[in-house]
Amino acid sequence: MGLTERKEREKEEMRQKILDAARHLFLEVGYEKTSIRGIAEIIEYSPATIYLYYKDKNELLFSLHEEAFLKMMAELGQVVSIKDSFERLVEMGRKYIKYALENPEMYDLMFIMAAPMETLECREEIWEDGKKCFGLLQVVVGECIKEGYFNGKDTETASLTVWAYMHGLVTIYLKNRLNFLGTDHQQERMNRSFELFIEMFRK
Amino acid sequence: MGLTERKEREKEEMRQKILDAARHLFLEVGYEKTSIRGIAEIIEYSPATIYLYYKDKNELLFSLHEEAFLKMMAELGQVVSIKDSFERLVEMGRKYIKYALENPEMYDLMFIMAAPMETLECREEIWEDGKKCFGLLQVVVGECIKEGYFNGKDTETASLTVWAYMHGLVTIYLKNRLNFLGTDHQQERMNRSFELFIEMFRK
DNA sequence: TTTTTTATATAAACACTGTTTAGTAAGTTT
DNA sequence: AAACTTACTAAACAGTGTTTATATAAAAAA
Repeated sequence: MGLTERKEREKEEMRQKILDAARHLFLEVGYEKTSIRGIAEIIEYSPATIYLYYKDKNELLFSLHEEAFLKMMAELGQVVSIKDSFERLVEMGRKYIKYALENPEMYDLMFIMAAPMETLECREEIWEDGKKCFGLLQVVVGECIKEGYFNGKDTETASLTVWAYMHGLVTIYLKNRLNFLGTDHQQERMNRSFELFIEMFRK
Repeated sequence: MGLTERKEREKEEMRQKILDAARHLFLEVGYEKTSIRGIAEIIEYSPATIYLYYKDKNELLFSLHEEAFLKMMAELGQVVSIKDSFERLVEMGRKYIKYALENPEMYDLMFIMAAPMETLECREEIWEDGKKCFGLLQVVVGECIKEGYFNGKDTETASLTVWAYMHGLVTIYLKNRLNFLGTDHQQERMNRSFELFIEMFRK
């Protein structure tokens, strides 16, 4: 009869409506200032209604978490066209920095915030997004290793090392911890560091 | 007459009393769950009283920020006895990791949280602690450069590169983003990465 | 078609949060 | 003793995430 289907579709539409409002607010004012009441006002429903579609604020923002990883992977994936494997890795690093600086709130959600990790600690799927993203890095790093880079270390160790550096660099910047060197030319400072990092790892 | 002196001393004692309670709670339950009311209860005063000694929650926690940097510098400073400059840097890295893992809440306050940076944006002194700490790293890195490490790059760039890696490594771990590789042997994974990083930068 | 059941939405409340205001009580000075 | 100053707090304000009881609208069963 298609009735339950329509109901299902309407429910999904509502979930999407809530999510759109959440993303809008989240990108505008950040996690802290994104309130359930604020989301409710945008979609013109009562705050309590949101709890009929999402367990709590964490589950709601975890949906954004998933979106953010898909977007990042799409951007990092663009490097496949580059033939030289090390150059491909370097470009991936540049795209990583670009993504982080252009989507600071999402980056926070993906790699820094405790919120999405807390509530859903037990479930496996939470790590799925990050896993896939790290897998993307591992493929490229693995190819570099085959060509003699990274002193023949295993892929996981080499990938973690590259990621740790990239993550550290962008978070120091995003969390304003580079300000003590003066507020100007911070991105140049980052680029110089990035170049040195590449140099040290190049054969 | 020493009356104003006594008053001054009592005021300072009260500030310390508040700070002790704040640190206690902060280390126990983290920033978010450290409430003014909670602090007030410990010291057995009204919440409003705290505002007679500290402008707001940020200024209160900024005092901890300062403490944390002093403690970290004391621990990192222990490496002076090591003669070989590169080994001194390596040991500094190990001590950095150790500090971060043993004082996760303080590390968060120092390098990740937005709170202390927000309110006091204009004032110079905020950066003073971080500046000194980075200076400690710069001295050791500078000596390595003199001996031919870091491809002859400038001290600031090399120091930033080392810091970025160290910071990235510990935050990935502290923020539970290493969990997707399994919850076991995470510290071994970190150590393997650290060894690789050292290898790549060693002459 | 009428009644019963089920799904959906919300007003109001609960238990918190940081912070401000107005007022009290004790200590100090005149 | 009266005036002033300081230390303190009860109560309120404006928020927050979340739950509960209630009302309404839609669907199913009678």
